[in-house]
Amino acid sequence: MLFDIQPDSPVPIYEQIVARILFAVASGALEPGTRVPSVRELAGHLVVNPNTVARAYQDLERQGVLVSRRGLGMEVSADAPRTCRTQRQDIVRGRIREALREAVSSALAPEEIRRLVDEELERVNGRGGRHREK
Amino acid sequence: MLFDIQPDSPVPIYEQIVARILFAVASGALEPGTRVPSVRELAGHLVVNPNTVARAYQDLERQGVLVSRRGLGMEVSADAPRTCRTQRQDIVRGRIREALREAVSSALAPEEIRRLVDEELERVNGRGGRHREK
Amino acid sequence: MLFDIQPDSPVPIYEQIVARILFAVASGALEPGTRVPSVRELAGHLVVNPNTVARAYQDLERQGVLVSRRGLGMEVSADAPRTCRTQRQDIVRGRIREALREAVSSALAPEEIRRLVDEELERVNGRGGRHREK
Amino acid sequence: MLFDIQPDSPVPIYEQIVARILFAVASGALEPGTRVPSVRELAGHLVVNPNTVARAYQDLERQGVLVSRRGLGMEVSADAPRTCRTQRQDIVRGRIREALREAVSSALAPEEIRRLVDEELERVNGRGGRHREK
DNA sequence: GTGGTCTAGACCACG
DNA sequence: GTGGTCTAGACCACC
Repeated sequence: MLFDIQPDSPVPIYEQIVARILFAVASGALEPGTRVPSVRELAGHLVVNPNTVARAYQDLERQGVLVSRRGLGMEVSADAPRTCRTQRQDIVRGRIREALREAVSSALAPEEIRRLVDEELERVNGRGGRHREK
Repeated sequence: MLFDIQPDSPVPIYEQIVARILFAVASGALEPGTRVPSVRELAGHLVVNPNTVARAYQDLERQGVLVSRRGLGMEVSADAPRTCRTQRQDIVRGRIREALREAVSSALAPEEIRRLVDEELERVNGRGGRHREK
Repeated sequence: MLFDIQPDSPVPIYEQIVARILFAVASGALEPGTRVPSVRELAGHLVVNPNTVARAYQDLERQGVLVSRRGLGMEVSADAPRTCRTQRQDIVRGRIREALREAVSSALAPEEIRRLVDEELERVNGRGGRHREK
Repeated sequence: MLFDIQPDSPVPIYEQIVARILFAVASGALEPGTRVPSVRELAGHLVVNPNTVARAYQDLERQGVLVSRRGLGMEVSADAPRTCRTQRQDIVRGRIREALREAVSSALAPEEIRRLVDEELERVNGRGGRHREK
């Protein structure tokens, strides 16, 4: 459960935290019943203000991903994995869709867009070529 | 030179305007020497605050895409097409890269990412699909 | 749209603000499209920290009651009345249910509970006796 | 003297314990001179932190409901029943008053409030309903 | 120890 | 002018 954030990113720190935990739950790295680091602990680790972490945790609680155990901290809720998996896919798909929509609106040729996508896919995904899945 | 903007999009209105003009130049729809609408005119057409259009024009002027002809408004600069074409590709590639980077950081399986990308590619642009060349 | 809050209540200030606005929308006092006071303005009026008002507004935005018009402030959303009316009833009913559940768990006689409820109903509701609705 | 508490309720666990014991005394289920379970015993039974039970007992001792018999634990005081009966009514009435006050402040129509109250009264305690005396 | 709320004051992006 | 984010530091209730 250790990760770090990019303080200079345009995306707010608390959203970065939300996404990290959401993804961790979706991937199974964080299981239901697991306690997340305390607000102060995580804030110390990330070198951010505790309020920022608290806000992220509150968001996750409102989404039903975390539940607060009074006086004991917060833990991953029972049905968080289901929620998070669908959310994760929605988020990722949404970003991809946005990027492609902009590509189309730029009047780039479809083949050109496809080329850019493929280049970036291979770049980000090592040898993950289309027909050579391990 | 007619387009519209989405006031409820997360991307700032002035950036939407910048991108639209930049793309129009890159695609050849706006040629060097062409005068762009006045700030007031475009603001009226888009139903946005004139300050917003002004800021977009400022940005474009700083980038060298527009040049102001004193007393006459602004027009597309001579070497705008070259600038805009490379910019366009950079912008589009950047957005795609970001989206894919997030996909990877979400711990989605590479095949799953590939699947999402393909779905969205076909969705946004049927003819460009790999498996359905018209 | 003027109201005040009770700083010494056990219920958090930002929740009081949320409830006030939610109730105002439910009752029709605040109609869709109406702009709510700016964060700073309301904070000044209530003599609380702007952050506190901002938090209330964010909650309302997340609930879909308010929508943010960039640079212009926040206004009541189109379908807020529907949302708020059902929410209002849920909230009020929930509180009543809780109170009565506790009454039952106290092993007070049912007639006694009924008596208490009637006393308080008339107290809070003037001459609003059961069979004498004006 | 067996009861259980709801760890996820908004009302603090120690208050739940206090109320339960207070109600038990008021209803005659716990008589003066009766020994209450030890802190550890009750904590074990309720699966809560012993500190929480201790705090509840402290509160009850301060109210004069329990008295500590040194070395023997705590027992119900001689005049606890009288105290508890009036307290019980005050507590219950207070909660009802609060709920109704909120209902009024929500600008719900008086008839509507009356309807909600009646529905919940019958729900929680069928025989006590005004229109359906068994 | 835990989270929850509030204040004060700062900086930023947007219109 | 608007809201959004972040920091710093305080106090509280609960376990």
